[in-house]
Amino acid sequence: MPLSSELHHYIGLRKILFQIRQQRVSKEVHLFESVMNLQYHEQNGGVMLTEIDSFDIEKTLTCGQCFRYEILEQNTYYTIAHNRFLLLNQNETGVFFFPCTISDFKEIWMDYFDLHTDYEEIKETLSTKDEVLSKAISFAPGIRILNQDPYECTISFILSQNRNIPLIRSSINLLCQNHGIKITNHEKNDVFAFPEAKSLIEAGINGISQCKAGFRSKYVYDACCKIANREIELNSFQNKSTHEVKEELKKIYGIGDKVSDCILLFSCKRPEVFPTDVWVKRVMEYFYFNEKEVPLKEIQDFAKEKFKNLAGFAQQYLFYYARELKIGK
DNA sequence: GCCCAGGCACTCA
DNA sequence: TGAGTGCCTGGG
Repeated sequence: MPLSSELHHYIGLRKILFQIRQQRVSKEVHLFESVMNLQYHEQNGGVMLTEIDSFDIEKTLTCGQCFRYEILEQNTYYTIAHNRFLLLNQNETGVFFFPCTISDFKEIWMDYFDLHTDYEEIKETLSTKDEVLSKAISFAPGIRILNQDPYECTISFILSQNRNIPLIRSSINLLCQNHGIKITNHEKNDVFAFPEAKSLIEAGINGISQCKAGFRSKYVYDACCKIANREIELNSFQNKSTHEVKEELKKIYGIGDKVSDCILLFSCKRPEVFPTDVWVKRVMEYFYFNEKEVPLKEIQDFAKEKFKNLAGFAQQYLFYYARELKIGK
Protein backbone atom coordinates (compact mmCIF):
# COMPACT_ATOMS: atom_id res chain seq x y z
CA MET A 1 0.00 0.00 0.00
CA PRO A 2 1.53 3.38 -0.93
CA LEU A 3 1.79 5.47 2.19
CA SER A 4 1.33 9.20 1.96
CA SER A 5 3.09 11.12 4.70
CA GLU A 6 0.24 13.59 4.74
CA LEU A 7 -2.22 10.80 5.47
CA HIS A 8 -0.15 9.76 8.40
CA HIS A 9 0.06 13.18 9.84
CA TYR A 10 -1.30 13.12 13.32
CA ILE A 11 -3.30 16.32 12.83
CA GLY A 12 -5.11 14.62 9.98
CA LEU A 13 -5.96 11.69 12.19
CA ARG A 14 -7.24 13.97 14.90
CA LYS A 15 -9.63 15.66 12.46
CA ILE A 16 -10.98 12.29 11.41
CA LEU A 17 -11.34 11.16 14.99
CA PHE A 18 -13.19 14.37 15.77
CA GLN A 19 -15.61 13.74 12.90
CA ILE A 20 -16.19 10.20 14.08
CA ARG A 21 -16.91 11.40 17.58
CA GLN A 22 -19.36 13.94 16.18
CA GLN A 23 -20.97 11.17 14.11
CA ARG A 24 -20.41 13.23 10.94
CA VAL A 25 -19.00 10.26 9.12
CA SER A 26 -19.31 9.38 5.48
CA LYS A 27 -22.56 7.61 4.69
CA GLU A 28 -20.74 5.30 2.31
CA VAL A 29 -20.03 2.60 4.82
CA HIS A 30 -20.02 -1.02 3.82
CA LEU A 31 -20.88 -3.56 6.43
CA PHE A 32 -19.07 -6.84 6.14
CA GLU A 33 -19.90 -10.24 7.40
CA SER A 34 -19.90 -10.80 11.10
CA VAL A 35 -17.12 -13.12 12.26
CA MET A 36 -16.87 -13.90 15.97
CA ASN A 37 -19.38 -11.08 16.56
CA LEU A 38 -17.15 -8.70 14.60
CA GLN A 39 -18.73 -5.83 12.71
CA TYR A 40 -16.45 -3.53 10.78
CA HIS A 41 -16.57 -1.10 7.90
CA GLU A 42 -14.28 1.11 5.87
CA GLN A 43 -14.37 4.73 6.92
CA ASN A 44 -12.23 7.80 6.23
CA GLY A 45 -9.19 5.86 5.06
CA GLY A 46 -9.36 3.42 7.92
CA VAL A 47 -11.45 0.60 9.29
CA MET A 48 -13.86 1.01 12.18
CA LEU A 49 -14.43 -2.13 14.19
CA THR A 50 -17.75 -1.59 15.91
CA GLU A 51 -18.67 -4.92 17.43
CA ILE A 52 -15.95 -6.62 19.38
CA ASP A 53 -15.76 -8.38 22.71
CA SER A 54 -12.68 -8.32 24.92
CA PHE A 55 -10.45 -5.82 23.15
CA ASP A 56 -8.64 -3.18 25.15
CA ILE A 57 -5.95 -1.74 22.88
CA GLU A 58 -4.05 -0.10 25.73
CA LYS A 59 -3.74 -3.24 27.83
CA THR A 60 -3.11 -5.43 24.80
CA LEU A 61 -0.21 -3.27 23.63
CA THR A 62 1.30 -2.45 27.01
CA CYS A 63 0.96 -5.79 28.79
CA GLY A 64 4.52 -6.75 27.89
CA GLN A 65 4.02 -9.01 24.90
CA CYS A 66 5.15 -6.48 22.28
CA PHE A 67 7.48 -3.50 22.35
CA ARG A 68 6.83 -1.38 19.27
CA TYR A 69 4.05 1.01 20.25
CA GLU A 70 3.66 4.59 21.45
CA ILE A 71 0.90 6.31 23.38
CA LEU A 72 -0.14 9.49 21.52
CA GLU A 73 -2.94 10.54 23.82
CA GLN A 74 -5.51 8.76 25.92
CA ASN A 75 -7.02 5.89 23.91
CA THR A 76 -4.84 6.66 20.87
CA TYR A 77 -1.76 4.61 20.07
CA TYR A 78 0.40 3.65 17.19
CA THR A 79 2.04 0.35 16.64
CA ILE A 80 4.40 -1.05 14.00
CA ALA A 81 4.03 -4.69 13.02
CA HIS A 82 4.60 -6.73 9.88
CA ASN A 83 6.37 -3.66 8.44
CA ARG A 84 3.17 -1.62 8.75
CA PHE A 85 2.52 1.53 10.70
CA LEU A 86 -0.92 1.59 12.33
CA LEU A 87 -2.74 4.19 14.39
CA LEU A 88 -5.40 2.89 16.75
CA ASN A 89 -8.11 4.83 18.52
CA GLN A 90 -10.58 3.29 20.93
CA ASN A 91 -13.81 5.05 21.80
CA GLU A 92 -17.34 4.15 22.78
CA THR A 93 -18.13 3.23 19.14
CA GLY A 94 -15.29 0.76 18.82
CA VAL A 95 -11.72 0.62 17.59
CA PHE A 96 -10.54 2.66 14.62
CA PHE A 97 -7.59 1.31 12.57
CA PHE A 98 -5.78 3.89 10.41
CA PRO A 99 -4.52 3.87 7.71
CA CYS A 100 -6.18 0.62 6.80
CA THR A 101 -8.22 -0.90 4.00
CA ILE A 102 -10.68 -3.74 4.44
CA SER A 103 -8.18 -6.09 2.84
CA ASP A 104 -5.37 -4.94 5.20
CA PHE A 105 -7.74 -5.48 8.08
CA LYS A 106 -8.72 -8.97 6.98
CA GLU A 107 -5.28 -10.09 5.84
CA ILE A 108 -3.05 -8.54 8.52
CA TRP A 109 -4.73 -7.01 11.53
CA MET A 110 -7.46 -9.53 12.25
CA ASP A 111 -4.85 -12.19 12.73
CA TYR A 112 -2.35 -9.88 14.46
CA PHE A 113 -4.88 -8.88 17.11
CA ASP A 114 -6.23 -12.45 17.30
CA LEU A 115 -9.73 -11.31 16.41
CA HIS A 116 -10.76 -14.80 15.27
CA THR A 117 -10.41 -16.13 18.81
CA ASP A 118 -13.36 -16.16 21.17
CA TYR A 119 -11.97 -14.58 24.34
CA GLU A 120 -15.35 -14.58 26.06
CA GLU A 121 -15.30 -18.37 25.98
CA ILE A 122 -11.67 -18.52 27.16
CA LYS A 123 -12.39 -16.18 30.07
CA GLU A 124 -15.50 -18.11 30.99
CA THR A 125 -13.55 -21.38 31.08
CA LEU A 126 -10.66 -19.92 33.07
CA SER A 127 -12.87 -18.00 35.51
CA THR A 128 -14.68 -21.16 36.52
CA LYS A 129 -11.35 -22.84 37.31
CA ASP A 130 -10.57 -20.61 40.27
CA GLU A 131 -11.17 -17.37 42.05
CA VAL A 132 -7.67 -15.95 41.63
CA LEU A 133 -7.86 -16.13 37.89
CA SER A 134 -11.37 -14.77 37.94
CA LYS A 135 -10.05 -11.66 39.73
CA ALA A 136 -7.05 -11.36 37.42
CA ILE A 137 -9.33 -11.52 34.38
CA SER A 138 -11.72 -8.89 35.69
CA PHE A 139 -8.69 -6.65 36.25
CA ALA A 140 -7.81 -6.64 32.53
CA PRO A 141 -10.59 -8.37 30.57
CA GLY A 142 -9.57 -6.77 27.27
CA ILE A 143 -6.11 -8.30 26.91
CA ARG A 144 -5.59 -10.24 23.70
CA ILE A 145 -2.59 -12.32 22.77
CA LEU A 146 -1.01 -10.92 19.62
CA ASN A 147 0.17 -13.07 16.74
CA GLN A 148 3.53 -11.45 16.07
CA ASP A 149 6.19 -12.18 13.49
CA PRO A 150 8.33 -15.06 14.86
CA TYR A 151 11.63 -13.49 13.81
CA GLU A 152 10.87 -10.10 15.38
CA CYS A 153 9.52 -11.82 18.47
CA THR A 154 12.68 -13.94 18.78
CA ILE A 155 15.04 -10.96 18.65
CA SER A 156 12.81 -8.88 20.94
CA PHE A 157 12.62 -11.49 23.68
CA ILE A 158 16.35 -12.20 23.50
CA LEU A 159 16.74 -8.48 24.23
CA SER A 160 14.30 -8.69 27.14
CA GLN A 161 16.62 -10.64 29.45
CA ASN A 162 17.31 -8.93 32.75
CA ARG A 163 15.57 -5.72 31.75
CA ASN A 164 12.35 -3.83 32.24
CA ILE A 165 9.99 -2.81 29.43
CA PRO A 166 11.24 0.79 28.87
CA LEU A 167 14.81 -0.48 28.43
CA ILE A 168 13.73 -3.27 26.07
CA ARG A 169 11.78 -0.77 23.98
CA SER A 170 14.71 1.61 23.89
CA SER A 171 17.06 -1.08 22.52
CA ILE A 172 14.54 -2.23 19.94
CA ASN A 173 13.88 1.34 18.77
CA LEU A 174 17.61 1.89 18.32
CA LEU A 175 17.95 -1.39 16.44
CA CYS A 176 15.15 -0.31 14.06
CA GLN A 177 16.47 3.24 13.62
CA ASN A 178 20.03 2.12 12.95
CA HIS A 179 19.41 -1.00 10.88
CA GLY A 180 15.78 -1.06 9.70
CA ILE A 181 14.32 0.26 6.44
CA LYS A 182 12.27 3.46 6.61
CA ILE A 183 8.60 2.63 6.00
CA THR A 184 6.93 6.00 6.55
CA ASN A 185 7.10 9.09 8.70
CA HIS A 186 4.95 10.24 11.54
CA GLU A 187 4.90 13.77 12.94
CA LYS A 188 8.07 14.50 10.94
CA ASN A 189 9.80 11.49 12.49
CA ASP A 190 10.90 8.59 10.34
CA VAL A 191 9.33 5.24 11.16
CA PHE A 192 11.42 2.13 10.57
CA ALA A 193 10.66 -1.52 9.97
CA PHE A 194 12.20 -4.14 12.21
CA PRO A 195 15.66 -4.85 10.74
CA GLU A 196 16.11 -8.03 8.72
CA ALA A 197 18.50 -10.70 9.94
CA LYS A 198 20.96 -9.99 7.13
CA SER A 199 21.10 -6.27 8.14
CA LEU A 200 21.95 -7.21 11.71
CA ILE A 201 24.58 -9.67 10.51
CA GLU A 202 26.12 -6.83 8.47
CA ALA A 203 25.98 -4.59 11.56
CA GLY A 204 27.89 -7.25 13.48
CA ILE A 205 28.07 -7.71 17.23
CA ASN A 206 29.52 -4.20 17.53
CA GLY A 207 26.66 -2.59 15.61
CA ILE A 208 24.10 -4.48 17.68
CA SER A 209 25.94 -3.55 20.84
CA GLN A 210 25.65 0.14 19.93
CA CYS A 211 21.89 -0.28 20.35
CA LYS A 212 22.51 -0.79 24.07
CA ALA A 213 21.96 -4.52 23.80
CA GLY A 214 24.88 -5.25 26.13
CA PHE A 215 25.78 -8.90 26.69
CA ARG A 216 22.73 -9.87 24.60
CA SER A 217 24.40 -8.57 21.40
CA LYS A 218 26.15 -11.87 20.73
CA TYR A 219 22.86 -13.72 21.30
CA VAL A 220 21.06 -11.52 18.74
CA TYR A 221 23.91 -12.02 16.28
CA ASP A 222 23.81 -15.80 16.72
CA ALA A 223 20.02 -15.85 16.23
CA CYS A 224 20.33 -13.81 13.01
CA CYS A 225 23.04 -16.12 11.63
CA LYS A 226 21.07 -19.28 12.39
CA ILE A 227 17.87 -17.80 10.90
CA ALA A 228 19.58 -16.31 7.81
CA ASN A 229 21.42 -19.53 6.93
CA ARG A 230 18.24 -21.53 7.61
CA GLU A 231 19.76 -23.59 10.37
CA ILE A 232 16.57 -22.52 12.16
CA GLU A 233 13.63 -22.59 9.77
CA LEU A 234 10.97 -20.27 11.19
CA ASN A 235 8.53 -21.13 8.39
CA SER A 236 8.56 -24.79 9.39
CA PHE A 237 7.38 -24.10 12.93
CA GLN A 238 3.68 -24.47 12.06
CA ASN A 239 4.26 -28.11 11.06
CA LYS A 240 6.14 -29.00 14.24
CA SER A 241 5.05 -29.88 17.75
CA THR A 242 5.47 -27.31 20.52
CA HIS A 243 8.26 -29.40 22.00
CA GLU A 244 10.09 -29.58 18.66
CA VAL A 245 9.84 -25.82 18.09
CA LYS A 246 11.08 -25.17 21.61
CA GLU A 247 14.13 -27.42 21.15
CA GLU A 248 14.82 -25.71 17.81
CA LEU A 249 14.67 -22.24 19.39
CA LYS A 250 16.94 -23.30 22.24
CA LYS A 251 19.68 -24.07 19.71
CA ILE A 252 20.14 -20.30 19.57
CA TYR A 253 22.82 -19.13 21.99
CA GLY A 254 21.02 -17.08 24.64
CA ILE A 255 17.57 -18.64 24.33
CA GLY A 256 16.38 -20.74 27.26
CA ASP A 257 13.00 -21.89 28.57
CA LYS A 258 11.51 -18.51 29.35
CA VAL A 259 12.39 -16.78 26.06
CA SER A 260 11.36 -19.79 23.94
CA ASP A 261 8.00 -19.96 25.74
CA CYS A 262 7.40 -16.27 25.01
CA ILE A 263 8.19 -16.79 21.32
CA LEU A 264 5.87 -19.83 21.21
CA LEU A 265 3.01 -17.96 22.87
CA PHE A 266 3.30 -14.58 21.16
CA SER A 267 4.19 -15.63 17.62
CA CYS A 268 3.51 -19.35 17.10
CA LYS A 269 -0.06 -19.73 18.36
CA ARG A 270 0.84 -22.14 21.16
CA PRO A 271 -1.49 -21.15 24.02
CA GLU A 272 -0.55 -24.23 26.05
CA VAL A 273 2.83 -22.79 27.13
CA PHE A 274 3.20 -20.91 30.41
CA PRO A 275 6.16 -18.48 30.24
CA THR A 276 7.28 -18.13 33.85
CA ASP A 277 9.25 -14.99 34.57
CA VAL A 278 9.89 -13.48 37.99
CA TRP A 279 6.49 -11.75 38.05
CA VAL A 280 4.53 -14.87 37.16
CA LYS A 281 6.60 -16.88 39.63
CA ARG A 282 5.82 -14.35 42.35
CA VAL A 283 2.09 -14.22 41.65
CA MET A 284 1.85 -18.03 41.49
CA GLU A 285 3.73 -18.44 44.77
CA TYR A 286 1.64 -15.71 46.37
CA PHE A 287 -1.74 -17.17 45.44
CA TYR A 288 -1.19 -20.89 45.06
CA PHE A 289 1.77 -21.83 47.30
CA ASN A 290 1.15 -19.88 50.54
CA GLU A 291 3.76 -17.24 49.61
CA LYS A 292 6.53 -19.85 49.74
CA GLU A 293 9.40 -20.07 47.27
CA VAL A 294 8.78 -22.94 44.88
CA PRO A 295 11.04 -24.33 42.12
CA LEU A 296 10.18 -23.11 38.63
CA LYS A 297 9.39 -26.60 37.37
CA GLU A 298 6.83 -27.17 40.10
CA ILE A 299 5.05 -23.93 39.16
CA GLN A 300 4.99 -24.86 35.48
CA ASP A 301 3.69 -28.38 36.14
CA PHE A 302 1.01 -26.96 38.41
CA ALA A 303 -0.05 -24.39 35.77
CA LYS A 304 -0.13 -26.95 32.96
CA GLU A 305 -2.27 -29.28 35.03
CA LYS A 306 -4.61 -26.51 36.18
CA PHE A 307 -4.97 -24.36 33.04
CA LYS A 308 -4.25 -27.01 30.39
CA ASN A 309 -4.31 -25.69 26.82
CA LEU A 310 -5.29 -22.21 28.04
CA ALA A 311 -2.18 -21.79 30.21
CA GLY A 312 -0.78 -19.02 27.99
CA PHE A 313 -3.92 -16.91 28.37
CA ALA A 314 -3.92 -17.49 32.12
CA GLN A 315 -0.27 -16.43 32.26
CA GLN A 316 -1.03 -13.16 30.51
CA TYR A 317 -3.89 -12.25 32.87
CA LEU A 318 -1.82 -13.21 35.91
CA PHE A 319 1.26 -11.36 34.71
CA TYR A 320 -0.67 -8.12 34.21
CA TYR A 321 -2.41 -8.53 37.56
CA ALA A 322 0.89 -9.17 39.38
CA ARG A 323 2.72 -6.29 37.76
CA GLU A 324 -0.01 -3.71 38.28
CA LEU A 325 -0.61 -4.69 41.92
CA LYS A 326 3.13 -5.22 42.49
CA ILE A 327 2.34 -8.56 44.07
CA GLY A 328 5.26 -10.09 45.92
CA LYS A 329 7.39 -6.96 45.79
C1' DG B 1 27.29 4.35 44.87
C1' DC B 2 24.21 0.54 45.10
C1' DC B 3 20.52 -2.36 43.81
C1' DC B 4 17.48 -4.23 40.67
C1' DA B 5 15.15 -5.44 36.32
C1' DG B 6 10.04 -10.08 32.41
C1' DG B 7 17.41 -14.80 31.86
C1' DC B 8 20.99 -17.21 30.25
C1' DA B 9 25.38 -19.71 30.10
C1' DC B 10 28.78 -21.47 32.58
C1' DT B 11 31.11 -23.64 36.54
C1' DC B 12 31.30 -26.54 40.32
C1' DA B 13 29.85 -29.81 43.70
C1' DT C 1 20.68 -31.85 38.89
C1' DG C 2 20.79 -27.66 41.33
C1' DA C 3 22.97 -23.63 43.37
C1' DG C 4 25.94 -19.72 42.61
C1' DT C 5 27.73 -16.13 39.70
C1' DG C 6 28.78 -12.74 35.98
C1' DC C 7 26.83 -10.04 32.53
C1' DC C 8 25.32 -4.44 29.84
C1' DT C 9 22.65 -0.74 31.07
C1' DG C 10 19.69 2.83 33.05
C1' DG C 11 16.47 4.29 36.59
C1' DG C 12 15.25 4.80 41.38
